[in-house]
Amino acid sequence: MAQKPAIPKGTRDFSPEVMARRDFIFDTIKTVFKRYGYQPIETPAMENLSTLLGKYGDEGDKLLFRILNSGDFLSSVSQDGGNLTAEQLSPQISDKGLRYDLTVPFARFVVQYRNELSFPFKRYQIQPVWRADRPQKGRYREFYQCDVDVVGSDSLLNEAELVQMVADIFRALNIKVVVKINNRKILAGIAAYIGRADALVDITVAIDKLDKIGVAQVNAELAAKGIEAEAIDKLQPVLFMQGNSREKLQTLRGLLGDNLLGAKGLEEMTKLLDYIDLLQVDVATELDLTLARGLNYYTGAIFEVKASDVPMGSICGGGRYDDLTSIFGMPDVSGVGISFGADRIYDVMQSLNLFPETTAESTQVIFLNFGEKEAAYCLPYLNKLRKNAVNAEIFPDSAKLKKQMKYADQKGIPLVVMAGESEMAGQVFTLKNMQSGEQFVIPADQLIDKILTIKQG
RNA sequence: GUGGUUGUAGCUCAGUAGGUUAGAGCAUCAGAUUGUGGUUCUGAGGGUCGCGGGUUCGAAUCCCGUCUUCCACCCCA
Repeated sequence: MAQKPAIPKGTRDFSPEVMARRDFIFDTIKTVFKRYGYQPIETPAMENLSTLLGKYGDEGDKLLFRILNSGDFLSSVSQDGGNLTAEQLSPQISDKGLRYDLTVPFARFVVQYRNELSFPFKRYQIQPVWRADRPQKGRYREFYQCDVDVVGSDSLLNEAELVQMVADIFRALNIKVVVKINNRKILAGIAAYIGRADALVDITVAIDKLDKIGVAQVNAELAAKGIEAEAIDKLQPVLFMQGNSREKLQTLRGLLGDNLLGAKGLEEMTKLLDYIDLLQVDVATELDLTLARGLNYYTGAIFEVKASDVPMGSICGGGRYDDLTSIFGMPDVSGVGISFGADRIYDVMQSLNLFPETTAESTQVIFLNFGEKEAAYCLPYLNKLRKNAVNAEIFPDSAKLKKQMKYADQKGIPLVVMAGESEMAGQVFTLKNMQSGEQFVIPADQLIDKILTIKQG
């Protein structure tokens, strides 16, 4: 064979069967988003690199797909200095990149259209994002995020509402989940408490791995990052903290009470839990002090959702960001949002067999094609069916009946209508039920009604 | 980016002491059944064994490189 056609690493094609299931997920998510008053927007697949760079940390910058400038992109490269490194060359030949998430483009959008939006602005956005990561299970280079964000409101009611939407969506999808919640201010308070407020990132990254590598290794990593033994000792009560969310908060009050930021974080967390109780949100929530989340821009609450019954990275994550729009010149606008990973949700549902049978909504009736005249006899009825909201088609070629029947069978079409010479002569149709195999002769003028009756029954 | 793993027909996979023409199941197509699918039977098409180089009289099989797959790390949806 010649060379096989292929698609880039970490990308996928979606067949009609897969799309039916994907749409089921998207439709469920959209329905809930709308129910809470969020409106859709879309932004371009590519953004200026100046919009994207520096928003996700060094690691994120590395994972950005960059788009080569058009035309003779080498002509503007400065030749002095001889050989350039990739880092030096890249900004000279590329000024656009594929979006890495939907939150940063959204912040850009808000700043750009600030005068046309009324705040608080609640939007949702369902589009693919790209990361030049190395693919593995549940990790793709192109995948869909379903973001909901509200900007222009500090209220913790928004956080509570996000958790409520998480609960609604995963209940509708029949996935058991745990919502892990933490607060960056609490983490900052902990860092200050052990006397290393400056090392917040190193500390959070290390304790993020607690349940994966254990206390000993976490402590080793902290030491490797230059955290003093005394500070690590002080951290141990935090790492070993037991109890439910409320009890943990109580313990933390004793430890962090003096720290202004930490106390604020505890207060926010308490209020959020209160709201969640008042709204009677029906989902397992858990204050998880080891939850850090990498994206640099979070400043308050942070969320992560994991499926209870499947080992898989988080299927949903987000948090509050106070300064994201200020990077684009619009300070003092706080936002909070959460992102559903449609592809991972798909993988979870697939491995748990959670997709309903009926998701493949396709053709309901097909007319077989016996020839030119016979097809002409069928066409008016085909049209009437469609006018009556019945998904219907006619086989376009007068192929062998065996082939046409097989087509109907494989496409899962439940009703087949046949009209050959004898049916035409008698002004009737033969209607076949593909599930039972039964078939009846029906007067032509009753065909539509009969099919509509079957469809309802 | 680091370490490991994988690649044979459209799909799932057999096939090593290197040795004639590389196999099976499923799928496809044709026929049995020229107005009837899902079961059955018969037959057919389809592979430069991921790609490139090397060792050898001879390579799907051994060596090197490269791409791809999957996994772990990093990070993350």
